Amino acid sequence: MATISGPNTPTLAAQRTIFHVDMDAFFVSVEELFDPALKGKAVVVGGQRDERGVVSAASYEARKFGVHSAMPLRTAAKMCPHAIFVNGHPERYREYSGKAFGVLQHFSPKVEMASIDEAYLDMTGTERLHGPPLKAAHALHQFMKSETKLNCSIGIGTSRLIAKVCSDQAKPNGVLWIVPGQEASFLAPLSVRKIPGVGKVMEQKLNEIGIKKVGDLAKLDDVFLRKRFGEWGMALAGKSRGLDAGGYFDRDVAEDEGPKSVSHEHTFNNDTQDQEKLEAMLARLSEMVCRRLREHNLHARTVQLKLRYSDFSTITRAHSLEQPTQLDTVVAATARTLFRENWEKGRTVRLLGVQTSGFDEQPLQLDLLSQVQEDKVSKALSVADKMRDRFGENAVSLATGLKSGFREKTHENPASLPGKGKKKT
DNA sequence: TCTGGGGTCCTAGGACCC
DNA sequence: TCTGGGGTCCTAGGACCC
Repeated sequence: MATISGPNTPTLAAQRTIFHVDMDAFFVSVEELFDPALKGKAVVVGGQRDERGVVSAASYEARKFGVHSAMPLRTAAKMCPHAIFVNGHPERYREYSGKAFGVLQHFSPKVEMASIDEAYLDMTGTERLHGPPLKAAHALHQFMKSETKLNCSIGIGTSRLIAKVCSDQAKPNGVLWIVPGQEASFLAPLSVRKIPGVGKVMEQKLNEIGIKKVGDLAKLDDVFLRKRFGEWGMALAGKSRGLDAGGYFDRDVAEDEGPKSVSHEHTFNNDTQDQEKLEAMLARLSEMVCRRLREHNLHARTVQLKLRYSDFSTITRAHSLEQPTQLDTVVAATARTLFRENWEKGRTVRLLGVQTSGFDEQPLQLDLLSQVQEDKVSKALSVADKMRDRFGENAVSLATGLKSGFREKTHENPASLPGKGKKKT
């Protein structure tokens, strides 16, 4: 292996080889598999041109016109009027993400999906099996294409951070390896914005003091950086010099710790101040959240309400429970109380959200009877979840004591059913 | 340009305890 | 009694990522 060691090379006992694999224009590419007519066209995934929402992904053709993800759909439509707008299909993306994961597992036992379309692989010590990094990367590239029909880009380095920045530089459909020891000189000419974790705000702050490139950052004094940007700023400077500085980007690959929060939120098609409608939405969001808690067998201690008004001002209000729960009724009641305590009555609401966190072991109850009862309720809800999977959302209606009042209310007033109310008979 | 939905991590202040 | 310091939990907000 051509190893060039400079003075900055960290003397670590074990030099790691990390791959970062990133699927190219993932959502768009998957949509093209289902509709080949989209190939080569300007495609925007995320919703229709006149809808409230933002771009999830844009094809390279659409990007030429300035369209990019997170841009409002209506803006994208103005910039690129001939673009084809398609709704996202999360199930399809999950399916293909799973396929990609399967491919990656052929190359290393340590695979960590960092999001739906990117993964880290610890390739340390796989040389005998897969050959040197570039050879392994090209094999991976080909295997990914033949198994999923999708392109990916691969970055290779001695840390997660380097690998991640590399895969971005390699796009589209490329491979880039930064030889150990060359980390600092690779990063130096790049804009600070290229560092994951440096967004609009941090970039602006750095620019204000004349820092534009990663190399500029490397020259700064640690004490100054710490004062100005905190612990993270210091770590960042370390990285800009090619050092392993701790934090997220240096933890081991595939240390799966499970989710830390589970949430659902909804932006209304039309802002509303109708209390019944708002509380019905809270109940529905709570149900969706609890359903996922049950799927993952999680019990949450903290329930958080998110409330966004028409002027986009947003508040969050949280409450921690005595006992962790996964019951719809408990989460919904907590969310509703928070809502009633904090909503400025009459003010028009744009978005509501329910988040749970503080996952804990199943509550130990002194009272055996109520423990048994709660287990029964949880089980009944799980069965109901499965029935809904098979027969649709409206297939099951549990005894009202177990549920929030949502369904009855919506029966009385079907008009209050929010957006997704497709009734299957 | 009128701004989704699902997350993670960090900061900072106050409560409370030792 | 005029007053320390560390640890942890809770809450609110915000930056950032895909």
